[in-house]
Amino acid sequence: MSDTQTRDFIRQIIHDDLESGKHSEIVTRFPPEPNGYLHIGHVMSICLNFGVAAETGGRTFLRLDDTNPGRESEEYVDAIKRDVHWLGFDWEDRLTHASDYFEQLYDSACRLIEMGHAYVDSLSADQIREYRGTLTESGRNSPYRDRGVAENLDLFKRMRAGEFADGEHVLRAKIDMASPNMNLRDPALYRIRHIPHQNAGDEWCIYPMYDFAHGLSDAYEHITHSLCTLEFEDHRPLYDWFLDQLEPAHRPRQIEFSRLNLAYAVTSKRKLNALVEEGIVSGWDDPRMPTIAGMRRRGYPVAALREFVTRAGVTKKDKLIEMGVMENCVRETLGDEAERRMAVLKPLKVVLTNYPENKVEMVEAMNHPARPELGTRDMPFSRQLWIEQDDFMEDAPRKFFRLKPGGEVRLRFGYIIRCDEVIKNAAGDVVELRCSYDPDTRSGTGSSDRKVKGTIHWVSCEHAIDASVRLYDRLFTEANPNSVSDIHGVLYPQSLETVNAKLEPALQQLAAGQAVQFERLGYFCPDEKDDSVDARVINRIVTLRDSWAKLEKQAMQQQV
RNA sequence: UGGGGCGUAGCCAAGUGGUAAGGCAUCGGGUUUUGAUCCCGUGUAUCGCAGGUUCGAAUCCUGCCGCCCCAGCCA
Repeated sequence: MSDTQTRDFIRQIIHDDLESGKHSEIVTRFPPEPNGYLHIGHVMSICLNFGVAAETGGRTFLRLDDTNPGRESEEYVDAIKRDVHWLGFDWEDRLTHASDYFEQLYDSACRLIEMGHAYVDSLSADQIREYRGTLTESGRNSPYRDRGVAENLDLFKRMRAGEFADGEHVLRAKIDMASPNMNLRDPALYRIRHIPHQNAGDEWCIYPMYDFAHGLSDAYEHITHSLCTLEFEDHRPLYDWFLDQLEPAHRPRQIEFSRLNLAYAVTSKRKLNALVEEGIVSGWDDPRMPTIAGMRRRGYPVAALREFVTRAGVTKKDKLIEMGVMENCVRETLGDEAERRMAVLKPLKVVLTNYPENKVEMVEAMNHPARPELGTRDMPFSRQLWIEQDDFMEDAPRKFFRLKPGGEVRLRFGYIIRCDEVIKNAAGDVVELRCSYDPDTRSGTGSSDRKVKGTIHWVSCEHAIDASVRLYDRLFTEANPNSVSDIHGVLYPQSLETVNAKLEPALQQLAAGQAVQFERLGYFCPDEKDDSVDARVINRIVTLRDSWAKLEKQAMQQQV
C-alpha cells in the first residue's frame, strides 16, 4: 500500500508502529472458536488479520480458541481450516490452539494466586451472579475472597487433579467488585468441566476462560496487534491487567473494530445453528447461508468476497451493508471471468413453421463478448426451440421489446423470427408459439444487419439437456435479522425455487465449481454436492442486473 | 439512572483547523445481436443537535440527543 493512499485506522496504527521502530515485524492472529462454521463476518477478520501481515511482510497465526470443550468439535476445526485456505490465506506452520498453552496458562494462574491476585471461590454460579451486583450497583466480595495463598494453591491443584465436581469451585481474579466495568468484578479464570477436549483429550478437567487465555496466548505467540470486534472493547482493561500482572516477554496490543453485518443475513452463531438444526436450510453449506462454505457452494468467487470486505472498510461504526454491494462484487468478477452459455429456465415451446422438418444447422456463439480469445462454440438450431416464458407476452406494453403476437425478435446468434400464432390449452395458458423465421437474417451473414429491438435466448428442443436449477433468494424478509429475537417470523418462504430447465448441449461439459453466465439470466454453477453428469443440478449464483424488472416493479408500485 | 463505544448523502467511507474525496445505490443520456457489460452525466450532505473558541470548525471546547455493547463458571 502506497503512502498516498488512505489507510484504515488499524493499518495506520500498524504503519506508525513500524515507522517508529516499536515493532520490526507485524504478527497477527485469526482466533475462531471451533464451535460453528465461519461466516461473512469472519471473512472480514480473516482478510484484515492475514492482510495487514502480508502487506508488511509479517506473519499470521491461525489459532483455534478452544477453551470451552463442551461445544467445540473436530468437524468445525476442519471446516475452519478449509475455509481459510479457500480464501487464499496460508498460515504455514502457524496453526495453533489455545489448548496448546494449557500448561503455561495453568502455571500463570498459579503465579497469580501466589501474588495474591487470584483465589478459589466456592460460591455457586447463582450466588456469584448475585454477588456481582448490577450495572448500577456495585458487587460484594465473596466470603472466600480472602482465602490464604496456600489454601488457594492447594484447592486449585486439587481442582486440576479432579477432586471436585463441575461447578464446585472456580478460580477468580481478585480485582475490584465495585468496578463500573463488569469485566473487572473478579472475573472467572478457570472452571471445572469433566469432559474430554477435542484437542487435549482428557488431560484436563479444568479449562481457562477466554479473557485469561486469549491475551496470554497472544503474548506467547508474540502477537503484536490483537485485532477483535467492538464487543471486546471493555474487556481491554482486563486484557491489559493480565499482562501487567504477569509481565510476559512480549506485550500484544488489542485493537477493536466493528463487525460487518450483511443485510438480510444472520451472522449470529446461535441463529445460524438454529437454521441448520431445525432443517430450515440443508446444512451449514446451504447456498443460502452467509457461511463461507455456503457462499463457496453457491459459487461466489473468492475475489468477490475479498473485494466486498474491502469495500465495507475497517472502522468502529456499526454497519449493515446492503446485499447489492455483495451481489455487485460477484457480478463484477464473474462478468470478466465467466464464459457465456444459453439456458432456458422456464421453457415455452416455439415451432418455426417455415423451417424444414429435419434440418439442423450449427450457429456460432461467442463465449465472451468482450474476450474474443475465449473462442466460440457451435449451437444446434432446429425447427422446435425452447424460449423463456418471460420473453413472450400476449398483451405487451409498448416498451416490451421481446416476443408478442405479430411481433419480431432476434434469436441470439440465430435468426429473426415473427410470432404468427399463439396456442393455448383448455385452461387458457399459452403452451406453444407458432413462428416463422427470416432466412436472410442469420447471424454473422451479410444480410444479417436488419435491426429488431429485442434479442432473446433459446435452446433447441431436440438437443437440450435437462437440468434442475436452484434459484436462490435472501433467507429473510427483514433487513437486520440479527436484531430479531425470533427469526421464524421473518423467514422468506421463496428463498429457494427449483425449476426444470433446458440447457444448450455445450453445458454437458460444465465442471464442478465452474461458473458460467446463462445469457440474460445470471451466473450459475453446478452444485458441488448434488450435481452429476446424468442429473444436472445447477445453482444460480446471482442474477444479472435487470433494468426491465426494475421498470416493471416501479410500474406496479405506481398502480398501488 | 454505572461503564465503554459510535454518529459525514439511501448503504459504506475519506477527511486530523483553511472552506466536504471515492465506491455502491438512485436518476438522466449514449453504445450494444445479453433490457447485461461499457461510456458519459447526475447529490441544496444544516458533517446528530445547540452553544462556544477562532479571521476561519466535520475537525478544538462545553452541554444535550440518538444508536450499539457489558450483569456467562460463552467467545
